[in-house]
Amino acid sequence: MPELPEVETIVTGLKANLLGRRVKELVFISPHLKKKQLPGAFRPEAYRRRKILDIWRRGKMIVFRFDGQLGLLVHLKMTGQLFLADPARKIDKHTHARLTFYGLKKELLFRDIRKFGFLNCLALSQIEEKIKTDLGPEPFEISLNDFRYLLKRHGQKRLKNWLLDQKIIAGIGNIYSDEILFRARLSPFRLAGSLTEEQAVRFYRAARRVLEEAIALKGSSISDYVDAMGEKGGYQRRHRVYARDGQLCPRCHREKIVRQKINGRSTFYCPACQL
DNA sequence: ACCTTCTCCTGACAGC
DNA sequence: TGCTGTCAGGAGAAGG
Repeated sequence: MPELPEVETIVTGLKANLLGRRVKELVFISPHLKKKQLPGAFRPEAYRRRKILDIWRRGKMIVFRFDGQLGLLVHLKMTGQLFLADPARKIDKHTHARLTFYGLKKELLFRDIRKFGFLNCLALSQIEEKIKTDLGPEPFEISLNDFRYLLKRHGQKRLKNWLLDQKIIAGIGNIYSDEILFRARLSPFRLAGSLTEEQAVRFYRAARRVLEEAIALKGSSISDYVDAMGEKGGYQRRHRVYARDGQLCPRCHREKIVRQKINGRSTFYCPACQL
């Protein structure tokens, strides 16, 4: 579900409510979360009385920093949700973890229908190491020059796969890759190394603009996504190609939006104006 | 290095 | 109503 704009929105909400809070208790409700812990993981009890000093996003991951160099790494994958709920809310079978705090009525719930997501209890140093090996630069931090370098370096990859590869650029998923390529007027099948200078600049700017606009509208809610307060986003109303196959291209009006699998992922594009 | 396919898991929806 | 197949925002593994 959540790509960069959705995770960014969640983190903004979490920070507003949780910075400086001290943990009462972290509870794993479902046993599968325990199985996903990495070697060297802390037990949930280690989080008692720890204070949240910072929360941030890296790619599609959420990182919590507690005192004592303790960290928490969360990935929501397809259907994960991390939101503050009233304690009176019933815990359904898809709710897998709960975090409670001193002096806060709401509790933080981790819910995930498909159970692809994880919540890893690690030292902050372990999290930083994992991020360093698993993720490429952030779309908002990379320079145009570095962006161009990465296009050449992975020049044999199709643009669609290039955007989806978290080791090249972190945070972009299936929705935003299609929206970015549409905005940049580039075909998802183009090889990354084949872009002209002008196209590379357009591509770089399109990525930033699409992600910025999506953040401004608090992300896209297709089915499961909600922010930290349990609210839906609004960017799905602005999607120009994603899930719009069969509709006339909103830009050139010459062809219908086509849906085609690339790398096992449905890809939507206009065959007339994305070249 | 890159591609495709399969895999983890649950639920929604289309077609019969 | 109920079956079967397909699809879904992610991403790692395996094989070509």
